[in-house]
Amino acid sequence: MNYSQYSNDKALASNSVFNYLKNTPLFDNIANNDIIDFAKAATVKHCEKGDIIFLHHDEALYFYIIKSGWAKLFRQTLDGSEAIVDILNDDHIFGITALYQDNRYDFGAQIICNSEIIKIPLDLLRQKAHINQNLSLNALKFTSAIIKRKNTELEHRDLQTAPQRIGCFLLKLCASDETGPITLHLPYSKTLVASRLGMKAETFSRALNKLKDSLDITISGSSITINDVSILEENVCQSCSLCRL
Amino acid sequence: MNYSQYSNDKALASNSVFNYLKNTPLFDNIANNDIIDFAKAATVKHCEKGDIIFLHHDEALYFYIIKSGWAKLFRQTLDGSEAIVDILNDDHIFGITALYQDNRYDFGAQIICNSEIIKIPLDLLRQKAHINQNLSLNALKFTSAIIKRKNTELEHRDLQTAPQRIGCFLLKLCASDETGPITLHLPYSKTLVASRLGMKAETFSRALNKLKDSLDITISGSSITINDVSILEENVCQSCSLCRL
DNA sequence: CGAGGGTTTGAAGTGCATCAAATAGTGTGG
DNA sequence: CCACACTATTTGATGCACTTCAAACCCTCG
Repeated sequence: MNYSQYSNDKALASNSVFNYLKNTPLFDNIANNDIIDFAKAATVKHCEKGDIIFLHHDEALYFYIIKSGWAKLFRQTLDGSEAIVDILNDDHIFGITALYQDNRYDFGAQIICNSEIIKIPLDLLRQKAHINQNLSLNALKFTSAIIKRKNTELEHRDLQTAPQRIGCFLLKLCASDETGPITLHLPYSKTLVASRLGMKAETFSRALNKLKDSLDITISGSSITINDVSILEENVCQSCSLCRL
Repeated sequence: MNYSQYSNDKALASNSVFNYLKNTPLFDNIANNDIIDFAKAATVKHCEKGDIIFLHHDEALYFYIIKSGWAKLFRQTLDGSEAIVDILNDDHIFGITALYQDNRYDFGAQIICNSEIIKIPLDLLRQKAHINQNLSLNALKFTSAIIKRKNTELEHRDLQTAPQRIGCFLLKLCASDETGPITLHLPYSKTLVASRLGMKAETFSRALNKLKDSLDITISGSSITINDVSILEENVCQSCSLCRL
C-alpha cells in the first residue's frame, strides 16, 4: 500500500532510536511514551570528519547525542586562536544548556571522525521538561557533573604541570583497579589531546617523553603502556584535590 | 491572640527571609507557600572573616545563599596548593550542585569578610524540586550559567595573558555602556583577585602596572580609573570569544 | 610514489613563578 | 595618639615551563 512503507520505515527508525534513548541517562525514569515522542522527533545524522554541527553564537534549535564517534566542542577568538571546550564520544550529549540560557550555543561543535549523531529539537525538550519532573532532574545531574569536571579542569590548569595533566588524562583512560601493566590507546590524535589539555603539540610530545623517562611508561605510536599505575598515580594525584591517594 | 511571642518572632524572622528569597532568581515563579516553607527551614548565620562554611568532600546537607558579604570557594591539594573555584558576593548561591551528585561538596567554602549567610537544607530542595517543576528549571538556568562561565574561564586561562585577564576582570566590574572615564574599586584584596584569576600576587601587581603603562588606566590603592574603556576593550576582547567588539 | 598532515626535535624567546627583601597599610594594645 | 606587629603589596633578580619558530621525520592514503 501506498503510505505504509514510509510509515513502517519511520516506525523502524524510531524504534531503533527509541532503544538507544531508553538507555541514555538523560531519559532515566522517563515513561516510554515520552521517549517515543523524542525518538519520533529525532534525526540520525551520519557525519564525517570535519563536519560542523553548529557554530558558537548560532541560534540553538537542537541538542545532540553522539551515538558513535567523536565530536569537538570549541571556541575561537578574533585573533584566530582556538580553545577546546570538550572532546566527547559515544553516548555524550551536547548543546543542551543553551535551552536554559539565551538559546544560543556558547561554543561550536565539529565532528572529528566519522560519527553517528542524534539530533533532537530543543523545543521538544522544553515542552517535556515543563511537564516531566524527572527529565529536569536528569538534566540537573548532567549539568552538575559538567560543573564538577570544569572545576577540576580549572584546578588542573592552575596547579598541575603539563606532564601531570597528561598523566591524569592517562589514568582516566585506565579501566579501573588493575594493578599490572596496562596498555591503552590514545582516543584521538596527539595534537587533539594536547589542545584538550591546554598545551601545544610540541609541549605534549616533550611532556610525554618526560613521563616515559621518569615514571615507568612505554610509548609506541598512539599506544601507551603504563607498567606501574601506582607510580603514575603517586606522581600525578599529589597535585589534584580529587584523587585522594 | 494567644500563641506565643516565640511564634511571632519566628513568623517575623521567616517573613524577613521570605521577602529576601522571593527576589532570588532560584525562586522565580514559585508559589508563596513554597517559599514560606523554605523561609521557615532557613537559618540566617552571621559569619566573620575566616569562618569555614564547609570543606571539600564534606557530606552536603545544606545549600547557602549569601545575603550580604563575600565567600571564597576553593580546593586544596595534598601538596598544599590552593585553587580558587569562585569568589561570590551578595545574592549568590553555592553548594547546590552536590544534591545532584553524590551529596558531597566538591569544594570548600570560606567567608572572606563579615557576611550574612542563609542556610537551607538540601533535603527540602530535593523534596520540593520533586514536585515543583519551576524550581528545577530555575536550578537548570543556574547551573547552565555556571557552565558557561567556567568555559569562559578556561578559555581565558588558555588564550589570555595575565594583563588581559585582569583587564577582562575590570571590564566586568564596569557598570555598563559608560563611555567616559570610570573609577571602580576592587571588590576584594589584590591577593585574592590574583588567585581568582589564577596568578600569583606578584604577577598581578606587575601585570596591573603593565595595563597602567600601555593602556590609559590610573591606579590608586584599590581604586582603579579606566580613562577610556574602549582602549581596554580593544586590547582584551581580541583574545576572548565572547566579547565581540 | 608523492603529497600532506601528524609528530618529533632543536634552538631561542617569553611569561609567569619563585625567592628575597623593601615598603605600605592595617589593626592592636599601651 | 603612638609604637608595634602583622599582613598586603610592590620591586628586583633569577629560574623554569611552556611557547614559538623552524626543520626534519614519519605515516597514511590517494
